[in-house]
Amino acid sequence: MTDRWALAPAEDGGVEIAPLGPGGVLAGPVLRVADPAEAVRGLPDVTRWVWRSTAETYPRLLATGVRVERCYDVEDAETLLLGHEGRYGEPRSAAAALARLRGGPVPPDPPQRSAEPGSQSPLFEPQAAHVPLADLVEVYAEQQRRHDSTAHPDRMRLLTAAESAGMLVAAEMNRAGLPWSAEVHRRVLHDLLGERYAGGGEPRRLAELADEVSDAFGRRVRPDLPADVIKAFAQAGIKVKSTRRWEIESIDHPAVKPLVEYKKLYRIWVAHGWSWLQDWVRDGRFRPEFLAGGTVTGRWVTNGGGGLQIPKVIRRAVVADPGWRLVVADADQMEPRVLAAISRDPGLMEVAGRESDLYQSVSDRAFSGDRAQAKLAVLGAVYGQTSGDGLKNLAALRRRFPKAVAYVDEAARAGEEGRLVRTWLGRTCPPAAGATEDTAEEAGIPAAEEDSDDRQPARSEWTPGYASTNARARGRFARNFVVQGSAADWALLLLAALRRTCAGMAAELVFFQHDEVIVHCPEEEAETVVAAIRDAADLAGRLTFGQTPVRFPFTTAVVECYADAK
DNA sequence: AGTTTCGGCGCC
DNA sequence: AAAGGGCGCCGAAACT
Repeated sequence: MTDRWALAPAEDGGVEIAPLGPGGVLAGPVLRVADPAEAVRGLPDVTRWVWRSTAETYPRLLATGVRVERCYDVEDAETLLLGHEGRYGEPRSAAAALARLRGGPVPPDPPQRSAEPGSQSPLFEPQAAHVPLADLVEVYAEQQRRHDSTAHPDRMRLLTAAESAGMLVAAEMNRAGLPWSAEVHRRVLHDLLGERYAGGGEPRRLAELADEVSDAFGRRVRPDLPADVIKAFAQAGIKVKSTRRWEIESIDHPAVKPLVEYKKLYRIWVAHGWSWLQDWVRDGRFRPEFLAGGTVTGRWVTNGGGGLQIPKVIRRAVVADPGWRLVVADADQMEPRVLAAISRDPGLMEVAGRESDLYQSVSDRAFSGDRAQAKLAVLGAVYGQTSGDGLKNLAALRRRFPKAVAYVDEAARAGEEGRLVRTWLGRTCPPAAGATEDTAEEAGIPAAEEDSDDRQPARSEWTPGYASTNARARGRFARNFVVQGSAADWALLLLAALRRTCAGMAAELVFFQHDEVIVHCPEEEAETVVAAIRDAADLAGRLTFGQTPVRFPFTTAVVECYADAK
């Protein structure tokens, strides 16, 4: 009996399981059982289940009330390992990995499933090629060896384990759902937008604002059509090349105020209005379908419902069940703290070793107390700001925190030159040169092309606001990647630790947004959860970055309504 | 008629 | 004041 077992569907609809030994190879006979829940229930001492895909397997376990302690997601690990090996874009399915191992033709990955309101997953899962358990184990064992060939095997093993844990968390969050009051949501919509008119047209407030805009221009103008608005401004003698808010807000014209207000409310109406409520909220829960590691940087995405873009005003509708609370926890200045941890800059580590406001400390040291300037400088360094006050501020930052700035500068240089860039744990941002242009662009990576000022963008530019060369864009991307991605590494460890604590309680993780987590729990568990978050943050910091003075404090709030946090 | 891209803005 | 990273979503516009 070992504590690590593999699980794979059998061709006839049953399930095969088998114990694994050192090196990840089979350590006993392959057993057949009727369904995965039975298998897991029957082996309570197993601490890690190795399977092809968490998204495929785990929801069915959860549906029968079965949770697992840990898992290893072979296809997710394959993606991370391929990335680390500079083979980003190669098919990542277990079937493809097996084919590469055996030297056969490599099948392409099945197409991505599209979002469908209210769909409860596995029904729509694209049919992946069946991989028998013995073959899956072969892939797994080979992956264990591939970990050893990475730059930092321990970190890479931590990364694949952490992301597998993240996938368990995501599946559990998807099952739990975010407590959502449709009644409060409707009240907020009515307060902001007014009555709805029959026929599904604009609500009252939007219609009024559209009238105000039209009156100001002296003719009928549709405020939701940028082309129409640009033309209307032109006729009023004002040249504007877009209708972005920061551009039109500075214009002195009576249409500006109602126009800006219209755009704000229009956004709420179309993205989080009545039809969103209809589509995405069922039985008092919003289920945004979290997908761990959905982006190249490792940040999560949600598949449908705009789950990570809930507008502040709409958060009023997130309400705990009676007698329960929401523990809302927000990491304080996560990105600069991560930069301190990965760059080992002595000054920044010292500042990040305190729990107090990091931007204030930075500004005390380098910006004579101007916190806003300090924050701008730090974010400018992380994002690769190219103009404005950012450059001046960057110089001050560089003087005080040279290693920190050098770290992101080096990442940017590597990106520009098409070299590999990795997060602290080893998630790899592919150089476009390592893949074909098509696959790179599909993956959201700017294609490797020589700089040339007279070159026109081929078609759709990788980022909006084409303003510099592709190499520079790749540099900014890589610069940000090491920080944002390492922060995502850390966040996975945080979630895994927090999940373990919550496992013994009624508390459930219900929301996660980059550096913010919400736990839904009975009131009497709230203080325990608050402490658990603090402990999890400490543990995640130690596990992820090793010995470091950097602290990762959270601001936590115990509330009945999300909008009341912070 | 169906699919892809664009513009704009929500979140971090 | 201005424009640098990552996403998803929507309707309209631009295509096949």
